[in-house]
Amino acid sequence: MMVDMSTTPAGSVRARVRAGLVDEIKQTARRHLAEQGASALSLRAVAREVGMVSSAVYRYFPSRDDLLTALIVDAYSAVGAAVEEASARRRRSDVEGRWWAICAAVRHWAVANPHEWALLYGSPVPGYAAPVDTVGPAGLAPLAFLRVVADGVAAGIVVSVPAALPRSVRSDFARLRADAGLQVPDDVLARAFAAWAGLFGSVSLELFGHLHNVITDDAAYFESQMRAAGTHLVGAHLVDAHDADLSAG
Amino acid sequence: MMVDMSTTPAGSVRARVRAGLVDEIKQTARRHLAEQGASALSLRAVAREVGMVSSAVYRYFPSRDDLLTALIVDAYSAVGAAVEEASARRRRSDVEGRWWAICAAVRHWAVANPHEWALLYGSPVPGYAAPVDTVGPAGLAPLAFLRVVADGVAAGIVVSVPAALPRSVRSDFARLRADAGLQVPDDVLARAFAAWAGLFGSVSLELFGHLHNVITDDAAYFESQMRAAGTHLVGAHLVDAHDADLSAG
DNA sequence: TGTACATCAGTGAACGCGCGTTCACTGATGTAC
DNA sequence: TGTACATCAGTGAACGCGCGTTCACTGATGTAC
Repeated sequence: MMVDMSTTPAGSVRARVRAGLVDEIKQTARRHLAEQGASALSLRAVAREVGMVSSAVYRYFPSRDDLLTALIVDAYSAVGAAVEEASARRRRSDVEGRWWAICAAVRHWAVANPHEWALLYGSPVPGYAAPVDTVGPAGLAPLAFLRVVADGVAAGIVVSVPAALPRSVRSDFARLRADAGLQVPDDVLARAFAAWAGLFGSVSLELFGHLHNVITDDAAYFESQMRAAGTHLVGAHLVDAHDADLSAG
Repeated sequence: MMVDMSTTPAGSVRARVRAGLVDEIKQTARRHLAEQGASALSLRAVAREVGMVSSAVYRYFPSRDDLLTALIVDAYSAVGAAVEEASARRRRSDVEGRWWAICAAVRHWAVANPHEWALLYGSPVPGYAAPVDTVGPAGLAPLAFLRVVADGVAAGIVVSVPAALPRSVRSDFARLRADAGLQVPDDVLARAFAAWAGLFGSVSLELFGHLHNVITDDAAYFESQMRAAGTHLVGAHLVDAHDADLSAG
């Protein structure tokens, strides 16, 4: 849509050639992104490498920002797909296993595509306002994760240990539940969000260099952290503490 | 040091005027940063606003990157100071209280200085390599936090519940303990790192817009998340679960 | 206390660069009869 | 099957912009005797 500026009938030769060139431009742009970062992404440089004159790119993308948007949408879709696949490759009831698979998929993608990770989850690109086209794809990965949590709740694996939450947060959670059609109690949602922030934070800390000189074996560190987070997410250990609280109080 | 390019004796009139101008340039640059982001920071624009010709700035900073470095060092120092103050304002033994005070200080600073947060913790600035001058200041905040954890361990408030950790991680932790002079067992360090990643991740998710349309009351959400993280960090509830495991196994 | 000299701050012009975007244009590829 | 016309892809020149950095320079502020 954003990319399809022509009125050429779909499936025609021209349409196919056109789609090919759109892909080639995006691929080149993606490589430039991976080499220099988002704010250094230049239409002229991309055009040069694709082998056309800079103005010709405007036949395919109406502006630099639209090209950026296309890359962002693709990247969100890629993480989303990676997460969905990882989550689907395990038994439905294996919540901790699926959680870890998701973590591994996210980190794997991020390590392989650091600048795209930065594009999605790092500093907002100055002067660029994310258009609506990006919000759908952006939700793919977190939603896939929340579906795992919901499966765990349904199967009785992820346990609810009611915790006090501000009213405003409870109503945010209620809206999310309704919008996404999820059956997940508040306290579990809160733990799920914490887990997600931890995943996101760990990957970003590593990729943005904040673990340098501290952690040498990034992969091992990451796995141990995320496994522990998975245990906490499931929450079985919380029940005992909760019971102890109740019997003590 | 990096900024002091003159051989003027310290304390002289010229030195004071010079220091004043260095400050004015940094302050202006900081405001530009806050309005347009790091990669849009331009020596010429700053010079224009300070009221000098662009080449005159070179009397104070040898290049654009050095100006950026000065801003980064200042920003790290600011977060570090905020964290230290927050942590000092409470009873030494109040580990959860100090943890929450630190979280609040970090978020407060980040919300007040979103572009500086992005500069420190967002995508690395393309083409800019952080010089050694930044690693000291960068460690201030995390170290202040780890000192709180160490206090809690010493006072018996933060409990150790031995957990399996990869050898490489254990030796990374051992080195950190030695370098920073901390008495904190491995499992507690692991929980501390998780808490830190959660804090960092939550603030970044909020500031970079990933909670839009999901969380409306950011402050309340943040507090509830960080309080829960504090409980987990202290780890008292883990003891029961651990004991239960042992008696069951 | 006054003078000669050295240091420093700031100027203004220039270099060379790359950028996004517009525009009128030439050919080539398709479509309709 | 062939021709006339419309659509599209790609060209090349140009506009106006801002950037970092260098350089030779003019004055002003300090310092040493």
